[in-house]
Formats: sequence, C-alpha cells, structure tokens
Amino acid sequence: MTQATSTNPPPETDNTHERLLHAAGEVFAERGFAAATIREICRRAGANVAAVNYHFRDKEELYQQVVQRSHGAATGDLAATVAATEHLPPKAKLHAYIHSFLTRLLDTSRPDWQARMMAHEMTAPTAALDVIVRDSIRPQFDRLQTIVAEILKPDAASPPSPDDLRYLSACIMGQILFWKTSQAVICRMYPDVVYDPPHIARIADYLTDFSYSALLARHTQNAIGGQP
Amino acid sequence: MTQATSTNPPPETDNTHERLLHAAGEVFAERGFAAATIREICRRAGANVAAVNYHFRDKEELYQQVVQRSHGAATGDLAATVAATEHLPPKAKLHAYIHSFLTRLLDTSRPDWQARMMAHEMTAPTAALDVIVRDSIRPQFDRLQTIVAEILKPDAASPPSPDDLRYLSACIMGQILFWKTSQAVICRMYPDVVYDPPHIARIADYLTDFSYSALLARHTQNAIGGQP
DNA sequence: TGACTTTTCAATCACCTGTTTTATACTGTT
DNA sequence: AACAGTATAAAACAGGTGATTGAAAAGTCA
Repeated sequence: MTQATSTNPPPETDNTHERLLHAAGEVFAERGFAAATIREICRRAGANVAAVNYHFRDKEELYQQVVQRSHGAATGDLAATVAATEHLPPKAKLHAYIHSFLTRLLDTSRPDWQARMMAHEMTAPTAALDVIVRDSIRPQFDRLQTIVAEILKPDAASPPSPDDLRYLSACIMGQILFWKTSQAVICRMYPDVVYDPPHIARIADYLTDFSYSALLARHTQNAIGGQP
Repeated sequence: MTQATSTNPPPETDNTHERLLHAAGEVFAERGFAAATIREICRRAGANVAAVNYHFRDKEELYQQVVQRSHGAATGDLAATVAATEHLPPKAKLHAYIHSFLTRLLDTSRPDWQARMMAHEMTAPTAALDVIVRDSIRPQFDRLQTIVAEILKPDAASPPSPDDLRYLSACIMGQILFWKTSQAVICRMYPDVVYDPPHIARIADYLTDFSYSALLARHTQNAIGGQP
C-alpha cells in the first residue's frame, strides 16, 4: 500500500476535469458534502483552487456530477447479474442477489464512493438522492421484489399483495444493508469480524437461509397451521 | 404547532447550561457534528456565542455530553421493557421488543436525537460512538439475542452456537434499523408511507411474523428435512 | 505566423467558523 | 463595605470557507 487515500487506479491523466471528479469522489465519500472542502479536492487532483469553479459551476454542481457518475457502474452490475442468474431456481437467484449485493457493499477492495456517499445522503439528503433512487435503488429493489414474488409463486391459493411484496422485500433488504450501515458498530462490538470474501459469503448464506425460510413459511403456515 | 424546530417541551429554564444541551441536541441531530455551528446552538438556546466555550470547554466537549445524556433515557426504556415483558411467551416477547424499538426509532412525536445522531456517528464515528455502543447498543443487542435463544430453546437437538445467535439476531436487527436508516429513500420510493403509530404497529407485525417464521424453520427443517 | 479560445494560476474577496478577550453585572461571604 | 466567585454580554481574533478576478499560459486552427 503505497498510497493511502486513493481507492482506485490513480488517474494520471492530464485531464483536469477527470482528475477533479475522481478526487471529489474520494473526499465527498470521506467527509460528506458539507465537511468536504474544495481546497482538499483540488490538492488531491493536483489542480488550482479555482479549477472546480471553472470546470463545474460550483461545489454543488461538482457533487451532483460525482454522484451521478458513481452510479453508472452499479446499474450495469444489476443488469449483468439479472441476465446471469435468470435460469437459476428461485432460491439460488435470491442467494446470488444477496451475495452480489453484499459484495458490492462490503468488499473493501472496491471503491466505495457510492455506499459512503449514500450514507451521507441518507442523513442529509440533497437533490442528488432523487437521482440515486430513480436510477439505482428502485431498479435494485424491484429486482428483489421480482425474486420474492417468484419464490411465493407456488402458493396460488393466497397470492401476495403488492404490499406484502414490498414489506417482505424490505425485510430482506434491511438484513443486507445492516452490514454496511451498522459497520462502525459491528466492528466495535465484534472486533474479530472482517469483511473478506469468505466471510461475506458466509453472511450471504445466513441471510439467504433466514429469508428463504421465512418466505416458505407463508406456504406451510397457510397449509398446515400455526405452531405453539 | 407554534414551534417548528423544537421536538420536546421547550426548556424555559433560566439555566443556560441546560438550554445549551437541549439546543445542541437538536442542532447536532439535524446537521451532524461538522455542519452544526455554535452560533445556531446559542441562538436557539437564547444565549451568547461565548456561552458554549464557557459552560463547556469547546464544541467537542459539548457534543460528547449531549451524546452521553441522550442515552440515559434509552437505557432506562430497555430495562422497563424487559421487566414488563418477562412473563410473556417468546413470540410475544419478540413482538414487544420489535415494536418498542421501532416506536423509539420512528415515532416522530418523540425526540429523536439518539437515532439521528447515531446515524451521523455511523458515517463519521467520533469518540462518542464507543460510549454509545457500550451503554446502549450492546445491551439492546444482548436483549435481542436472549429472546432469540429462548425461541430456539425447544430445539435441544441442535442448540444454536454463539455465532448462530449473533447472525440470527443481526438479521432481525437489520430489518428493524432498515426503516430508520433508509427512511429518506423509503419516503421517496413510497410517498404514501407515513410513520404513525398504526403503521409502525403494522411494520412490527410484519417483522415479527417474518423473523419468527425463519427461527421456527430451524426446528422443522432439522426435524422434517428441506423443501424443494 | 497570428488571432482566437480554452485552460491554469496566484491573489483576493466577502463571509463564516470556533475561540478568546474584555467588560459588566450578579451573587454570597467576611 | 470590600472582596471573590460565577455568569452573561459585546467585540474582536485568527483561521478557513467558497467564490471571483484578471492575467498569464497552453492549445487550436486559419
């Protein structure tokens, strides 16, 4: 590790516009919009302080563009995953979804602008959040609802209402996001927890079993009856 | 609603120290530590700008004290809930835990310093987070693990390992926190969602059924065998 | 070449930040 | 009455903020 702050191949391009976007992604992710300073962004980008106000109108505009850019990749990921898992049985589809999501969320070897900036957006939403929801979160959540609907499909007797689908999917989504949103707490409560691929896989297995069982129970419960 | 910003009985005490703590709680919750300004805190408290640096050493010290104070209440809530539900059957205990937690998290008529400040701590941890984890989060999570263990108890054949308890409890905790941590997104995706007591109760019902089914499935699965 | 546009840079602006200083009241004690 | 301790207030401080300026530099194309 020769470079501490950079998460990605450092762009040695002579394109200042590009270097600014990259540096801004890092700084905004680390500090949030308010605490990030134009001066630090320009310093990391090796540009003059005035560069941001020249290439982008102001700090706000730069932020918007960084957010939008960091989402193109995620959306592409979703499309690829959907295509690659369409032939799998429902439970495998759910597992693939969870594992892929968790990896994108937790894998420390990836640039995590999106996740960290979204965390900031969550506590202090800006106009960028509307774009994120439309282009990234909603498609992601819709995909999950599709998988849940497919798992519940055999139960033709009592098909899930749209509300059911939403709430059940929310239960699963919550379990996934938990490992990211509560990361700071988890690390303090259980210092032995590390987010390497094997452990991420283990979490994915737990979540899949837990959620799939809960979904299946909707059938057996209706068919057999409750339990003490 | 004559006062828009205040979430609690406005402290008209002549105790400046107290009024500062109250105002600081509001502002830190709204803006986070970095974006909050001493001037706004003092303005809301009706005090001079120098008051913070006189009564507390500096902004940091004020923040620490606000965090620590806002946690006494939460800890008390937990003890009361535990005592009040100790006689209930396991599923009811789980439901009470979830519903109480959700209410404290989402009910907008309550002061929500704790939840909002924790959200800020999550994205930008300070020394205060260690205190929060020790005094509030860990007891809360331990209580959940106790309930989960009780639900799994009948299954003497394959008792849950400590790891199992942790992961299963994490699944439930994630579902609960989701409704708070993703609040900004949920409101944008489903504008009809409102966090009034009836809806909170409905969410609690969903979560309880979902999680209880998943926990029960650990028995039946072991006893009967998997399903297609 | 020379005129033109695009990009970079240092200097500067007005503003806001947390903090300190100084001065002025208001206690309670001796 | 004189004193010490506490609390509040206004003003000022040093530093950092985003944004602007005008000129120099680099690039572009005739």
